[in-house]
Amino acid sequence: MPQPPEPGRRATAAEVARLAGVSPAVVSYVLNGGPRPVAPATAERVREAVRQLDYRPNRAARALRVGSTGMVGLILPSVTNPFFAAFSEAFQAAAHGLGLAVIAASSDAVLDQEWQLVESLPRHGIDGLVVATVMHPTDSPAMPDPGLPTVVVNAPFPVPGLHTLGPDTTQGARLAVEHLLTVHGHRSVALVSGEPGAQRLGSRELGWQQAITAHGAEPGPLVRVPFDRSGGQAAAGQLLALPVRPTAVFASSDAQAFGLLHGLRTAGVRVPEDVAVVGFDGTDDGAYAAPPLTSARQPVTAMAEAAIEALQQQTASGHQLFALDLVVRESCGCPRPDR
Amino acid sequence: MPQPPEPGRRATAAEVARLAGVSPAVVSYVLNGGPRPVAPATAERVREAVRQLDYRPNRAARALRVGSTGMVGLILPSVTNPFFAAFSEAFQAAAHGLGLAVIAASSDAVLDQEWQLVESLPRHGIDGLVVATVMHPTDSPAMPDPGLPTVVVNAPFPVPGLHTLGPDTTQGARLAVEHLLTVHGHRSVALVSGEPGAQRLGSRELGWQQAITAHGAEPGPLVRVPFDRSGGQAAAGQLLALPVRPTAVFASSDAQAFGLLHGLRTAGVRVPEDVAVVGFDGTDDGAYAAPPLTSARQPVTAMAEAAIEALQQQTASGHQLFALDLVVRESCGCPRPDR
DNA sequence: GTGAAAGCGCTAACAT
DNA sequence: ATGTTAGCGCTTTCAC
Repeated sequence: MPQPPEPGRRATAAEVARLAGVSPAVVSYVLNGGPRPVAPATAERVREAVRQLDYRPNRAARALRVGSTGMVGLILPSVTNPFFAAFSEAFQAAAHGLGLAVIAASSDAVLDQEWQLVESLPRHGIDGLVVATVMHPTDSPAMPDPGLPTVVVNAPFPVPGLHTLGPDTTQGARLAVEHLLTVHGHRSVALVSGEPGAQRLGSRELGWQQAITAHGAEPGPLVRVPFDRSGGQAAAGQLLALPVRPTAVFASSDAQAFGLLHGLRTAGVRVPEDVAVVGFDGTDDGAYAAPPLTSARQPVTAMAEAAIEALQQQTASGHQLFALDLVVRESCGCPRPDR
Repeated sequence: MPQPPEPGRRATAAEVARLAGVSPAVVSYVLNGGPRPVAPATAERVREAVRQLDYRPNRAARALRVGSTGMVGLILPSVTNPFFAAFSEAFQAAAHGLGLAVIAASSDAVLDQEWQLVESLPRHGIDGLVVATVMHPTDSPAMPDPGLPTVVVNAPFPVPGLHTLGPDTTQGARLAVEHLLTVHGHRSVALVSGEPGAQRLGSRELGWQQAITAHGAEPGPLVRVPFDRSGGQAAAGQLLALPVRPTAVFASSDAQAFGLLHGLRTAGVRVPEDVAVVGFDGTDDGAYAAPPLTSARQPVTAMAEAAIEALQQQTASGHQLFALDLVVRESCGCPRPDR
């Protein structure tokens, strides 16, 4: 087993060079495949010395010299939300494929914490920053390091000066609501929205409204609750307390839908018989819900890949929207597929 | 708004020094609170210059000089598993509280990938590494950087030369199974285990067996499936195909329990009436399962905190076990709590 | 209380 | 094809 001469201390490139009988420059050339050619025999001697000393380049030194660290930052509201968990996995995979490490941090869905992270992560010398913001259109955006490639995901609206990218929430919401209207014949659908403080209609709300009007249906009640499961559970309570209960409801996130399903079930309301529900995110978790959740699915992998790509291209700004498709399961009233 | 003279370029300590009319050394003294005292007036001038130039220290340079980066690595099987998601959150919070950033990576529950990460993460110059291993007792442990503080979580068995820490799985399993036996009077309980290739009994299996024998009950069937939801779903199929179906089953992880619940429900088997189930992890997700999942709960926060602590103390090796408690919900047959 | 200066380990001109 | 060398930006000992 390869061992550094002095245990506990890492070997340096200079030591490798000495052992291989070459200059430090050559060691660098070999390890980085350039910028100058090296004779095959020499290269092999170097590699052997590397093995012998168990040499690992010091990234800090490299970063200092070269100005880039090979690390990207990722700020998510909470990895406890199945959608963000999936995004995190997809992003890591994509980053990893490019040899990038990811520094991850949770904002807890609190804007202040998000700001603080946007401020602090870059101090670690990352090459780029991806943030799934919890910003509402009315909030002022956290300003990232100028000169640091930054992309905001989950942003249905463009932010000036930043590359933004996210699901086409309006289209996704429309898709979900239309399914309820057209294939299941509901005359009205309630909306569980995720923007407690909002004044105007958010983009999911817009899609909901578009579908409703396009099909000559009635808008159902609209409740605004947090984006997580407990929010959905609260929504169930509110909806059930209404004088006339909705027959169908669209939830703005799968997490909300799970809470909603739970609240409904606890109250003895049957889904989809008494009320149909459709979610938004299309997470795999939905397959295990009771009943399995029909949901508008975000193209997680494509979005994650687009995010790192945008980082690399240094594309100062831009706005990319991703279309959703509907994953049809049973909570909408569709029959269980045969097997 | 503070702005560096040349946009796009970060100010350096030297520039701050010049603007403040001091030497770079003093800038360092002020920013790091030492090691030498600085006159209050001077310190204020420096801080003002920092503000004016929007100066942020270059971590890479600092790391190179000081030998530590303020970053720790975290390797988890998959953040898609609710337990690991919770652990990730707790760990981030703990690390953040100490001013540490965390580089996170997923091993996908594949040992080879775990090894690869154990190999690659340290190249980014982390100060410590925490890995939730997917290792079985028979596997040879991935050898982390010698000299890099490393703690293995989720390891019920000690690994020589490493600090390990994890749930007392035997106790937890015993707790869960005993509940089924004593409060619900089952005469036998099946076990859904998470070690497909295992030859001998794992530690959860040991706890299961202990509870069974301690109470003069019969061991039920034992099925070995992956630790995730699809594994649990597969287990449902296997259990249901048995000539005599179990009346109670203990699943080794909440994720498995969710899959199990789903499989059972799909097959028209009622929980807890036809079969009772108890999980292991005690995640919050369990509260939203149908029915709400009774589960042995790991003290996630305590474990996460212990993990960074162990990292810092450079405690070369040791082994810490954490006791679980039972979070009683409905899947075991207990009544829904009044509200 | 403050300044000068020597590196930390690496890379990439530039020389040979 | 290989060697010499000058820094990258920061911290800290040592002098003043």
